[in-house]
Amino acid sequence: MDMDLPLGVEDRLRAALPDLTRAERQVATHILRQYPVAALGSITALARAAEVSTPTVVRLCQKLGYRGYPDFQSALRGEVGAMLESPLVKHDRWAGGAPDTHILNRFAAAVVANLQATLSQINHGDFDAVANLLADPSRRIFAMGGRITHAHADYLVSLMKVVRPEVTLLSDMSNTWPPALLDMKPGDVLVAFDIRRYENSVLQLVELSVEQGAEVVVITDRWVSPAAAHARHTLTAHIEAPSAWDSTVSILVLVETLLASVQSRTWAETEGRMKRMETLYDRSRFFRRYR
Amino acid sequence: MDMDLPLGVEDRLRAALPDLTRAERQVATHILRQYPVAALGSITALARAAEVSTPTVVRLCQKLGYRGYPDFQSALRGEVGAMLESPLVKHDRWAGGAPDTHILNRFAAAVVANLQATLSQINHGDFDAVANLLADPSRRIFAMGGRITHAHADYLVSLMKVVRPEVTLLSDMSNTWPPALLDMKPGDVLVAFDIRRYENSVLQLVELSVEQGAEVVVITDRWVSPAAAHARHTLTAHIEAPSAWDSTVSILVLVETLLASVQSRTWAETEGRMKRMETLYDRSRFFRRYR
DNA sequence: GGATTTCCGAAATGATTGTAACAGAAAATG
DNA sequence: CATTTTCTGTTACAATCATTTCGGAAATCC
Repeated sequence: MDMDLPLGVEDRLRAALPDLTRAERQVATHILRQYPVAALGSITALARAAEVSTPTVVRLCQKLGYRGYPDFQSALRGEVGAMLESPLVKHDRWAGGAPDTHILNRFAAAVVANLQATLSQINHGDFDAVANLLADPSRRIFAMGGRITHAHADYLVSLMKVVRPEVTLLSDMSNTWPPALLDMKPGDVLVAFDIRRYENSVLQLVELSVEQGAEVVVITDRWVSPAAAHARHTLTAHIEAPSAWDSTVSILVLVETLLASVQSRTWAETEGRMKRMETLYDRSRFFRRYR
Repeated sequence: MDMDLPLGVEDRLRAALPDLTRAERQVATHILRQYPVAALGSITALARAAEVSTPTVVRLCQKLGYRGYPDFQSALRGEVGAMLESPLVKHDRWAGGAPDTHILNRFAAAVVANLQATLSQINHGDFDAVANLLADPSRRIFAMGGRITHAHADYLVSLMKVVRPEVTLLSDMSNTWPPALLDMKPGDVLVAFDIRRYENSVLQLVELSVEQGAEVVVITDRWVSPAAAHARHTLTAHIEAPSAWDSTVSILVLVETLLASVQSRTWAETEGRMKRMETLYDRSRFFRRYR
């Protein structure tokens, strides 16, 4: 006898799914298909919608560990309540109407919207192609960003260095370019970040790199940097935010997902490398612990 | 005879509020107070909770333009359903539903979950206090990060410099600290980023800064950096991700929201500063446009 | 203050709900 | 193929629900 009490309704439904009979599964999938609205009404409505009889629904509820339909439903209602209280969905209700939600919530809502817009628009093939480029050990990787996106290039490089060798951050000061460009061979990859207001330095570097035969990936906003004209691949992100600036969160998501993607592509070689890196960090940390 | 058909349940409740009788208003406010869960159950439950009789509830529903309680409730359920269709829940859905989704979607789902978890746990008072610290022109701001979070400190500093003067990025190389620490006066602010694996350098700098009398803000993950022990304020973020390492997206959201918050607090002084900054950038860009 | 109107809940009532019991159908087992 | 087991819907019934009715309480108006 195993009891799995502390689970949510949705989880229980999913978990129980394989052990259910045909009609019961019919109900369960119907609920999941339009969760949770489907199960917010009366048992008869649910049964009719799922095209089974009401006792089937009752039996399902009991199989899930509830005492009956009302019990099941009140559990569900509790969760729905919690969902709706959750900061992101939280409507600007509460006395006095809209403008009193905390900026954290407003900002987060914008971020989520951006993310959704970005993802719905990204071409998976393009994305995978970029990941493949970055995962190719025979290519060197260079990255640069503009005034605002410099930090993202930095982030990409710091973490990518853990996964593979030959990753270089190009400063946005153009006097550091020549040595790097000197090293750039055909087939090498430049990842350039450029969001509005687009910067000339990025455009110039991209042009120079293309002349060297590099593959250029441009990560930009949805109004598209002019540098993208020279790029092999372009990833665009939505960056609107309720503030004087833009939000670069979706760009960070792209970067992190690229990292995850590259890392999973090269796991065989990466694993050892990461382990070694960890130990080295550990030892250097130990070394520095003088205090 | 005025008919206001095309309104939402919540709006109708609010709109009708003044024209209601005592008992009816009692019901309406009770529903609004815990909207919409309060009205998802049976009429008796609602009536008891609002401490009125069931006929009162019925009369209220009819006054709002519904045919009765069931009609009212089904309208409400429709809206709840629409609410729950909002972005993040959908993400949850396609993330949990189909295991073969692209890594972009899986990653984004994790990101949204992190965000939600982070926000539900952040103390608004704390957050605002930090924003106030950063907005105070009489304090100098310093920021530093660890191996991974260095980029976030960089980002914070780059953008904060636009909003206000006296913002400095501390490298994680400890030989650059002494001059900065020399400048640090009591009341100055250090923003330190530290996520697992926590780094000794951050801890050390925090300790030194506290000795100098600085106010320390630590931004860390939910397992909390040891540096937080010395901090005046701590903001924690969720960073789990479906990859070999963590996702710092929620940290970036915190940073950007802090920026937006500070910026709106100091808009009066900031506006001119930002304008000047823009023109300077424009002119320098123009200057560099030699090609 | 008396009369009128408005408001509210107790009681009554019909409708609906959720569950238990049962029986036929389907599948599995020998 | 017979038999058992499992599954599912029909029926029946108690419980609850939503609504109408109605009488009295409270407020309002001459």
